[in-house]
Amino acid sequence: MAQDAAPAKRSRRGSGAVTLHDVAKLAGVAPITASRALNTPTQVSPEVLKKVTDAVSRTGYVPNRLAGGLASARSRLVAAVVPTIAGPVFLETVQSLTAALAERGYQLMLGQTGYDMAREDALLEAIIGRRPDGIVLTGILHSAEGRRRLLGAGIPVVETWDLTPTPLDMLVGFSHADVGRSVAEYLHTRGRHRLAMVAGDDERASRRQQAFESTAQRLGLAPVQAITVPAPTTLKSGRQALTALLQQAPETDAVFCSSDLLAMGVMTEARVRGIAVPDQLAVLGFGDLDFAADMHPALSTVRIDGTTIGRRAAQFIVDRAEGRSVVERIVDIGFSIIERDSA
Amino acid sequence: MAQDAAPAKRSRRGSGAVTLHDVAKLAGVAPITASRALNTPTQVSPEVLKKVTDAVSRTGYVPNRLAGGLASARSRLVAAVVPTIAGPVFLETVQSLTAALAERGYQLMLGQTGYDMAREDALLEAIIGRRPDGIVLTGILHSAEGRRRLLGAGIPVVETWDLTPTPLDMLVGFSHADVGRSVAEYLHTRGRHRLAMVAGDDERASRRQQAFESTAQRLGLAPVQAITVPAPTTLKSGRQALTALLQQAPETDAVFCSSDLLAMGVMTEARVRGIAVPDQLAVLGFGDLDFAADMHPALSTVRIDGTTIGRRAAQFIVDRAEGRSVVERIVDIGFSIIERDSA
DNA sequence: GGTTAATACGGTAGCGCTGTCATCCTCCTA
DNA sequence: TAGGAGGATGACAGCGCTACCGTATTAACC
Repeated sequence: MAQDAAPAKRSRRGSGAVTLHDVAKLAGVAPITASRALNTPTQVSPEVLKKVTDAVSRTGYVPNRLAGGLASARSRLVAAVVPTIAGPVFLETVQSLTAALAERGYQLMLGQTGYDMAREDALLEAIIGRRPDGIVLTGILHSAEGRRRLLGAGIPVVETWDLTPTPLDMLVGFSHADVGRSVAEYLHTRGRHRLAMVAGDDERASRRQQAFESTAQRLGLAPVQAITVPAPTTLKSGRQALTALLQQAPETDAVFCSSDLLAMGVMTEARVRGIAVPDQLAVLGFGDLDFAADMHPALSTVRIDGTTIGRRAAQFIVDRAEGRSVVERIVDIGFSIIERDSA
Repeated sequence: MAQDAAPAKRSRRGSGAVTLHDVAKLAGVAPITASRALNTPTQVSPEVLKKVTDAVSRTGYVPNRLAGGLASARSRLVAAVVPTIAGPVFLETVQSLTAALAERGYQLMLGQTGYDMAREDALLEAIIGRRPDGIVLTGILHSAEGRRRLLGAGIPVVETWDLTPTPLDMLVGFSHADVGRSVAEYLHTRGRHRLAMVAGDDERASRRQQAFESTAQRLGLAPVQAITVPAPTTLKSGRQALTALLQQAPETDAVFCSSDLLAMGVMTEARVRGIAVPDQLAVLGFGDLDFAADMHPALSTVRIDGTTIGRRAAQFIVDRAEGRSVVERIVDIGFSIIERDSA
């Protein structure tokens, strides 16, 4: 048996898709050279570059980033974890995060914890298994075990929408306590004395609430009336909250709501009941959602720049992934009280 | 030099993370057996299964899905493409899609085209490069080139939020023309004769509009007054639209809006102008967003079950990825007109 | 002319996992 | 007891890419 026929390799799997080898063969260079032409074009001669790019467009080659990620330990995937995407709060952040990452060649994976601690660990496992180059947390990571795993996996983490002196790793946020304080002062300077707060039952909202209450006390105002509603907040719970509030403290002359949607609910209920906003009741929202400016009366609210949060978070992660060390790991983007007609 | 020291392999890279080999070694089995214990536990003996799971929990092993995906040509990644996540329309769909996929071990990648055709191709390239097991399109894929690439890559595609007789691959949606027709009939049976439509300038909304107009004509009503506003639609553009509409056709007695937000804007403007809803003007929205039921007056609207869309899309893709062939590739989930107080 | 350095390109060996096939055991049947 | 069926396990060879190192060629300098 001397023939020793051609091995006819390429036996097993192989999606049949064009690979870098095909491109290299067509261009008449080694695969590694084709790789360089695509990833670090400055390292190859202009002629080679042209031959390779021609071959790419002739074949319709799309690099397999799974393989690239495996080989280089850089997946160019970034995970974002939100409680739920249905509440509009983090939308702006996710939106700008996605866009900023896409610009730099990274792709976003979305994970929702659904306010359910049990799911958190499963979600983290799913995320870590994909070896993302970074994780952006919006909302709190409850489980200590989860935090340990994240850090253990050595994945850069950016916490957002909050400010703590001891972040897991990096942080882009603002102080909820400052918000509560500033709003109380704002209402006080506008002559309001009987404040109330309607807040969703999440940790951050309660931090705003605490500062709001203690500031009101410090300013010598009546004790703050507090109504707690389940998260995620809705227009409906805003209406119900005002109803409850009026029973509990009919004299209230200002309400700080933990979301614009809640504020809209309060304003709706006030209108139905013939309560004039802002004359009888000042209403202040939180979030400055798209619709706030155009309500009637226009909603005064606390503006958080979610776009900046997303952009800075992307920056942090890309910097880390590309080996630039991040020195200032905490960014306070602040907030502003937008004065319109409702308060 | 006879020593010939131990090769001291394990030289190059290696993230240092625990691998399947480490787990297998600890469990005293071959790597492939450990792989089976984790992926197809029924194929191994109970003793081996226990040894492996013990080793996993002792080491904190998290499988590298990039490697798994490369080897098996199944990434367990699904891409969703939306125009923008900031508009609340597709949120419910994305939300349920993410959840349904997570349950089955798949992860969602999010891509936004941003109503920008140029970005579409770059986005598709980024997506295809990750070799997802499926792509869910919400919103239209404009570029023919893009469609060709998708199909060429052999990736299952689910189009959603629309119904065409010639889908790219699979489809979960409803008929926009039917919506337009039904709404016109609905308003007609309620005694409205001078209809108007306020629509965002996207393709689907205009399909609703065309059917709305032709049905009104068929029913012998006055010609439909149309106001077009830029997408994404906002409360503000709803207010502006009503203003324009009243100039153009003050007699109008019903407005069909292409989104609930738009409807809210119309109702806000109507209230400011002292126009009674629904007595003088009926207002109908589209989407049945969370707040619609609790507005005052409660918004009558067209309800689309975005959750079902997401769930069915996930089902389609997982079925395909796991080798079950999908026979009925088109699902019409319909819609319903929710009658409340505004129309 | 010889040494050095920079530049362009290629060979090799994995990254961590799984498909495929081979092997080794039972256990059963004729 | 031979033969076959079936279950459990393992060896091997990649999936498609890139890190690392080596080689060849040219430019630059004393």
